[in-house]
Amino acid sequence: MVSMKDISVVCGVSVATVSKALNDQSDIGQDTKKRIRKVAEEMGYFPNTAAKMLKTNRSYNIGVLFNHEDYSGLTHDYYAFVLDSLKNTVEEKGYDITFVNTNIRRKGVTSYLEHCRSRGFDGVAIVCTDFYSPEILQLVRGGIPIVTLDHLFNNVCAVMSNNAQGMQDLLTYIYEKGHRRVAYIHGADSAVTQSRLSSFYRTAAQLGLTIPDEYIRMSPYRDTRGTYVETVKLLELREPPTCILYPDDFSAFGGYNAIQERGLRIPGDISIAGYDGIRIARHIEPTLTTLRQDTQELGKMVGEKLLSLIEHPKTTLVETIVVEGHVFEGNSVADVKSVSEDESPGSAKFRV
Amino acid sequence: MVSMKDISVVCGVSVATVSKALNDQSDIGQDTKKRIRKVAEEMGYFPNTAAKMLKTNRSYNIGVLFNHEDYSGLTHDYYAFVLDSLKNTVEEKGYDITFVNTNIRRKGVTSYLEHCRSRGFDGVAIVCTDFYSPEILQLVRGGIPIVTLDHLFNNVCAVMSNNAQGMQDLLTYIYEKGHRRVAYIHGADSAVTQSRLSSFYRTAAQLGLTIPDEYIRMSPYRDTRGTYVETVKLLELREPPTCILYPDDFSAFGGYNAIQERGLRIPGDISIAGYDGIRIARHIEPTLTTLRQDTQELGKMVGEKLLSLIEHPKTTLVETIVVEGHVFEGNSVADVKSVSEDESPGSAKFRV
DNA sequence: TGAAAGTGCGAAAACGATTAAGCTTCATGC
DNA sequence: GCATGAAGCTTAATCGTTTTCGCACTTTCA
Repeated sequence: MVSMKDISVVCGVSVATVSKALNDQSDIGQDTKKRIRKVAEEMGYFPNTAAKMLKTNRSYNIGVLFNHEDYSGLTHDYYAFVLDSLKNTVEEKGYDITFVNTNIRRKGVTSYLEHCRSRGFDGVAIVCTDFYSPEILQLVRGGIPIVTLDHLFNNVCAVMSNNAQGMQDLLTYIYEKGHRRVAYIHGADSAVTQSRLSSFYRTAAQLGLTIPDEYIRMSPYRDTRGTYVETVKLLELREPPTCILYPDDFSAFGGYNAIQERGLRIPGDISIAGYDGIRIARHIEPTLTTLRQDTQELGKMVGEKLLSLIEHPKTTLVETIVVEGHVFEGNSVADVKSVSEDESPGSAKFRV
Repeated sequence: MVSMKDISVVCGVSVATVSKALNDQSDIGQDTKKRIRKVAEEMGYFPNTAAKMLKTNRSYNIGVLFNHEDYSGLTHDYYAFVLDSLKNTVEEKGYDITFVNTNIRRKGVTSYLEHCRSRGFDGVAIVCTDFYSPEILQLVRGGIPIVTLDHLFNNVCAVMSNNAQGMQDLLTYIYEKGHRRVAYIHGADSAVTQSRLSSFYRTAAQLGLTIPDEYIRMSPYRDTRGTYVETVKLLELREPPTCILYPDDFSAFGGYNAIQERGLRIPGDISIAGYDGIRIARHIEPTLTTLRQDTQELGKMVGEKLLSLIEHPKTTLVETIVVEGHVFEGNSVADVKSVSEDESPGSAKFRV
């Protein structure tokens, strides 16, 4: 590896001068700079990140915390797309991305926070984890610039997908398609679930929909078995819904299976909608109507906020950035507007 | 940040002693070691990675090259699972993972190789990229320990999913189910495609199958539109196949759509099979019969080989590790064994 | 003309660790 | 009594940068 020292002897100047020339400091003459740069180029010089880090306390490296319990994490379309966008955003600005080690086996390092400090991350994006673990709290309070995704800590920047608005838009869309009996199989309890569910109730009330208790059911996220079972229960009700909302797109396929298995058609006999906007769901007929979260924007916002926090700590607002999703109109929600309101929409064709 | 120096003054010893005590060197007394360790613990000491790197030329950090053109990369089930497994494998051994920056904007750094050297990666896993780019070649020849996935370079360790065997197993399985007219829509040209396709031909010959030219078609990977079109063409043949193989699971859904749209049933009227074993395909009825690649093992092998290359460069064999997949038996391939051979299987129920 | 200001560069300390070599001290063997 | 060796610790150099301060020289301007 060629170092600044090597360049300095070739150019007949000091290493200090080389450093300044390469960093475009103002107290070096133009011609000297040119010469040094040229030689550096020719000799194939590139900076030693470790030395630079040691001296400047800047790593141009940001940590990403990505836990993957329950088949989530990297292999989840939502997080994968967010990470991809985040990666592109920060790389454009000269930063690299390192995973925060979640299987720590490095001597002397015993927590996320220590790992991050040890690696000298300039900032950390907490994308996907158990936000209630004490270790996360320690990390968040550790003094490193932090941005969280879809979770709110006091005094910490967060980027949130607008779940309340999203659910409102989705339900409103379905309502406008003429549906009046809408069931919602929601995911396991979490902040995200809370906001979607309460928005569902609120929006339903605003629209004048009455939602029987048995229309609200629970099934874990990304669990097709659970949604299958719950869908069957919904279909067997005396007054089944005309449209079912699922925890997410993936789990919606559990409902899809239950419905098809009974010889019912989507959306002819019953409508369904997901949440997320995963890619595959746009490629299977009937394409799934869903609330597509703007993963591109989410990742970009996490990255930009984090870099801003790193580069302008004083002037960067600690705030929550809300990113809107939008209804993706697939073929899974029938238009039943033509049916008169007292005759329950969709029910005519409905057979269990 | 508390440094070794801080510990040394508290303990009344030199920094050298602290370093050796913490690194468990043999020339430090047991009681001194104990005392130093205790103080280090109490003071919340953790090592400064940059300083350590600078001195030792070891980063305990491995680079992962992950290009994501064409919606591939991170957001592809196959690569995401491999990466996940790789991550777990190396983290267990105390290594971290950093993405090789593919949108380089760091001053002085102009190529993958320079980026890797600048960051001091102990090794690099090339998982997903355009293997024919000159920059990759430069990286591969750059002297850093390298392991590639699904691509062979001379004198470079590689981990390969056994595409030839996989295709043979899959086609044999289909044959044993009684199918004699099997079409294959293969992916765009690549090493992987080559080996699958030639294995398809070879296996067909061994089984005594005659494959008409019009049964072999091309459609890009992960492109449902292309497979849709090709599937339609196959269905419209005078003698349509009884089973269609697709480039991959994702694109198989294009065929799925074409088939369902024509009112045909899978597998009642026609059978299909994918390749990869993506998760969602196991959750949609009819579940897709496919060759499931062992992403867990692939990632693990890449990690283990790379670490071995790093830690025992002299004694580690430069080799190609082949990882077997296995047929995942879904519901998309019909058993047509009962049908006599001269009466073309499946054709009885076939209507276009 | 001489002081002040500006320009261009170098010396040296520092960042936090590792490690070869050297120095004491003490027990051992002959 | 003395070389020998081991044990335990220190000294000091080093990794490749950055950055403060200072020095020498030139220009400007009263």
